[in-house]
Amino acid sequence: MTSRTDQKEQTRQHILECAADLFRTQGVAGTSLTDIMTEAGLTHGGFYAHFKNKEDLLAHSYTAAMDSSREEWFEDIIEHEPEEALRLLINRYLSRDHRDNPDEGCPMPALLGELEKEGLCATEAEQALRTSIHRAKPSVAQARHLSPEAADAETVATFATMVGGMLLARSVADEDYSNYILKSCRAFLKKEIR
Amino acid sequence: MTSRTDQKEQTRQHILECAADLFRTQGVAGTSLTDIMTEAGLTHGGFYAHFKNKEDLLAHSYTAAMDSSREEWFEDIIEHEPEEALRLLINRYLSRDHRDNPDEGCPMPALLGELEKEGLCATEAEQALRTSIHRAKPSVAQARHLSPEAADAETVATFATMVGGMLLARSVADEDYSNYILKSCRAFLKKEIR
DNA sequence: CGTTTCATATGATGACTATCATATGAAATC
DNA sequence: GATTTCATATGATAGTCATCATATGAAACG
Repeated sequence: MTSRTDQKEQTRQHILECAADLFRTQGVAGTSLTDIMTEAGLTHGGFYAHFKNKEDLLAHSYTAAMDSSREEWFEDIIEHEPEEALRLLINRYLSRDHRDNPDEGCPMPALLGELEKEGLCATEAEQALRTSIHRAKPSVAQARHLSPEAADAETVATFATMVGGMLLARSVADEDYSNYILKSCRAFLKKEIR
Repeated sequence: MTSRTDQKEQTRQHILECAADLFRTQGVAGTSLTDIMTEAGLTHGGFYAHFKNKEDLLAHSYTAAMDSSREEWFEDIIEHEPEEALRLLINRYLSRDHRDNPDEGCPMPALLGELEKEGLCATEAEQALRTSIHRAKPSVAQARHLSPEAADAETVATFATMVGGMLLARSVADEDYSNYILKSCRAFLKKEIR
């Protein structure tokens, strides 16, 4: 019985990952359940053995994507000194590579716009954001020599700039201008503009 | 013949406005052409007398919304001294009022996420962004005593923070936390964190 | 005042999609 | 090895939507 249960759990995780990828690339409304199941190498009918409905899948896949994404971002960053850690985070988040690969990138710029309509996953989105901010806060506090409260506010605003910068960079047709947007936001966050 | 032509142009503008409102509130995919025409007090069939298709409507309504939105933001702001003008822009953009009324607010946080999928309106989005940045730049340059190039980069990043901050504030379930996000971004942009 | 024009309305059509009922076939259990 | 279980597949249904063909009725025009 274990093997079959394991198999099902594995399939569930696989669906979750495929969904997160497709949602980030094509949008939630632009991705059908059939798209997702096909991408997972399955057929559409089996979907409801794993999830209650599309919204249920969305909530789980958003959280899962935020978790694994956060894991990646902070995995090796924590090893560095605070100043370097913050610099690395900013450079990587606002990179061309991140811009060009939304399917494996941060879910926030890719999905928040759609989630907020109709209050979809508002609780999941909030919890995931809070966790990410909590994770980045120590580096910000030390790198900038800030009190805990000030560091929290600064971290929130830093995230806003990174998410907004990525959104703008992705929405622009001209690649040079898109690169310029990324560069400007990096310089701004690294306080290099004067 | 004039009266009828005028009438049609007026109807077209009205459809454009209704579409922009609904797109910003419910999203592009979440709004049907019937929704829009009904909101405009018309029936669905007449739509194609005014626009080629939904994408055509989207492009026009996004640009129109950006234009009128920009007009509102900068209308009375320009009258003030640069420092005060910038402060006003930040306070108004990152306000609860703006957060709670996306239908008459800036189209960027509301729509860019959906537009970037499939490269919809990438050219229109870029042009509108460039125009807005160009409009805000003088205030930033003077308020911050920056060279033209530095002012441009600073303006781009300021927009990123405002757009990202609004996106985050709107995506969060708890109103207190949402308020806190807005407040943090305002303080950050006004360089009040230390 | 009759005729034409055309802005808008009515009424299809075909495609797509979420969801559900039921079938199948391989693994697990006896 | 026969039977049961259940993960996944097949097939159906109902609803929605973009798009288009055609109708209507009022204003413009002669």
